[in-house]
Amino acid sequence: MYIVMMKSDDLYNVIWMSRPLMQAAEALVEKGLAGTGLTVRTRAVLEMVLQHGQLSVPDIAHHLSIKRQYVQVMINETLVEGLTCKVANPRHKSSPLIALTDKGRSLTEKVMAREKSIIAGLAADFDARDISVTLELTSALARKLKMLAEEGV
Amino acid sequence: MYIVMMKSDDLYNVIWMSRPLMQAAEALVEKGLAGTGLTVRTRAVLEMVLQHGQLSVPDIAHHLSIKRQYVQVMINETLVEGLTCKVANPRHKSSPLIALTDKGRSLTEKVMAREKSIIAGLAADFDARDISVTLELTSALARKLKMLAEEGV
DNA sequence: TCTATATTGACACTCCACCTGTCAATCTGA
DNA sequence: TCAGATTGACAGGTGGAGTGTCAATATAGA
Repeated sequence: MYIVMMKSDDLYNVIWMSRPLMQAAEALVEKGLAGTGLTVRTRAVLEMVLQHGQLSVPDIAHHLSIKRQYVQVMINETLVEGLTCKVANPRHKSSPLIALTDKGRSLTEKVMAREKSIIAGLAADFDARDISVTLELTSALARKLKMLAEEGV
Repeated sequence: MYIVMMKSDDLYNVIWMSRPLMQAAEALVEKGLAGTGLTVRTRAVLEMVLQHGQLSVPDIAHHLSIKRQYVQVMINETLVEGLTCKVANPRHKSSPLIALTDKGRSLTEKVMAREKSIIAGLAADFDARDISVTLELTSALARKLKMLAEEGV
């Protein structure tokens, strides 16, 4: 009984810890973006394109779980800035795929390399197994919460 | 070397998992708030007041790491709705403490009891030690990231 | 006790990250 | 071929913040 309560309370705190964790992470990322003209969200879009090579706007929206209209606006900005370019989409003539330009690729890689090195420094402070346990638990938790939120309660 | 890379990648994913986790959690909380007139943030303020008995507006802002002006607006709403009331502050005559009214207390307790029962259900799916490890790791991680973001990089 | 400094409440304004709705163009599949 | 879905583009809205400022009040130091 006592154990069950502690377990539940710990889980409650894990859940509410996600907000300060996210805020701190995004604040740090934002610092690294100073001078690049990117925001945390456009950076997320560029990272997605970097990982997948090329994607349509609706694909990106689906991956990031945000509306295509908003992604469209962000992508249009990166097109104007010459960070991305349109590539013919064999599956849909009027919906081009978005790819990184050389400029966009080098910027994204530079930004991410900086982040990865910071994270490598942080990782040294933790046990590999603990990190693995945390990743699995938070992933499973997010999945379960999402299901509860979407379906009935 | 291989291990170090995996560790770093896992930590990277733990960090970026915090956003979907938070979004799913807040979406679920929001569902439970339907019909109460509360938002996720006013609920957080009321929970804070419930935990501490009574707090000044700047105290609440400090606990939640948001600006006092914004907390003030939320508190003013809860005052209008009769969920909170002003109590004389012995330490500062023109800055009253905020306390829950009976109505506010019962509403907050009702909302939180529902959340706690959902979480108790989820906790059953996880190992107590894993939850504990996750809480400690995410707390420490948030602290480190916050320090890095605030101080120099 | 007086005064400089800090704290607070209140208000106005701005910004960002989204969402919703709509339209015309285009595409796809039965 | 044509109805229904997908897409890009645009307009407008919302909520959760942050910033700046002002006047009122408090507090602490000389």
